Amino acid sequence: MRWEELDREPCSLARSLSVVGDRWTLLVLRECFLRVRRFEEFERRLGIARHVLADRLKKLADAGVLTKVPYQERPRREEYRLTEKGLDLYPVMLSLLDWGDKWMAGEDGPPVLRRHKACGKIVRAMQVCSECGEPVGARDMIAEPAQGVSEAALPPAAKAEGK
Amino acid sequence: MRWEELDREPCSLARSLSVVGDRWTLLVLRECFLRVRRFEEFERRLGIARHVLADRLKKLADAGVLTKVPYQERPRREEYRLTEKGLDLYPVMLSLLDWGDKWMAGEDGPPVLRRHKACGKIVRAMQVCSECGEPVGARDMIAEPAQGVSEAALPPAAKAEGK
DNA sequence: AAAGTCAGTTCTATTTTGGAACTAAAATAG
DNA sequence: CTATTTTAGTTCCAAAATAGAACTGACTTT
Repeated sequence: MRWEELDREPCSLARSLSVVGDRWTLLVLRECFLRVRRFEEFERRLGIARHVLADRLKKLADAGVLTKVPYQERPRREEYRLTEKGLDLYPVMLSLLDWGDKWMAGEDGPPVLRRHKACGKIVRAMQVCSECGEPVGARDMIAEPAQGVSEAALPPAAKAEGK
Repeated sequence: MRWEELDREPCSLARSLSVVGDRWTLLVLRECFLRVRRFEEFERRLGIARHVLADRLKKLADAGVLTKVPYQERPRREEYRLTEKGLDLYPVMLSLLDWGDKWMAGEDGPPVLRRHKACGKIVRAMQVCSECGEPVGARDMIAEPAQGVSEAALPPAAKAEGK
């Protein structure tokens, strides 16, 4: 499989990865969630090569995850902001964050914690079923090809369970 | 920033990405969650170059996400299975899946749906606060350096908010 | 007029990936 | 006993992606 074909796979995971699945993109998006918006600031904070940054920002804008918003004319300057599609990636960031907190922290524990504004406590995120509210884990789901999607049309990767 | 230094950043997102943040790893793990365990089957289903697959499996095993379990002697053959650490990546998979369902599906809608065994409905996952159970979104959290972690020790990337 | 700022682009060297062929250790077929 | 097959890799080369540094263009500030 080629990287460029990934967005056409009948698998939502593969399609998501075609946008955020490379080495730098999620780190760029981390900065976006931290309200970083300008080229120079991305570069300074991430230590990313400039042309790689330019490429990633362009791809994220093309994908509709970021928009370029002009913040001054003459010279025209634009900054990058998360769209609704981009903001919707928050659960992805948060689940990676929680996993890192739990499994990659070492002796000192996680370097940064999150406090929930509403309840005031240090928290992690929990995933629950959108319908019944019960916590969901790896073996609580069954995959089902959508209507109109024949089993045969799915690649081996998608046949067995729901991706 | 170099890729190899990523696991030492004081940021749980960066540390998670040092394990799962490359082109192929999450697709390999998708297969693991689909109960694929053997080298040949990973290769066949993913169409990944064999030495890249060998490298990813080794790195995942070194990271403690997969274990090699012998399934026969003479010739000794081993298969790869998710550890607890690996199974804990399910929320990451699920949040990417849900995002892909919502934003990358196109006209036909998502190719595969998930039914919650417990309640029998087609569902997506929702993230809620582990303490108060309220849904949490991008702007509901405040980051806080952990005790003993001085602001100054955090790189710019981690100072502003909790990653 | 000279220097600075911002958002890139261009260049070369190094890494990573894709694709195909090759290897090892045994099992099975004839 | 020899030949073929199976599984799990390794090796090799060409193509693509990345790191690091320098360069460009359109202004602004001193």
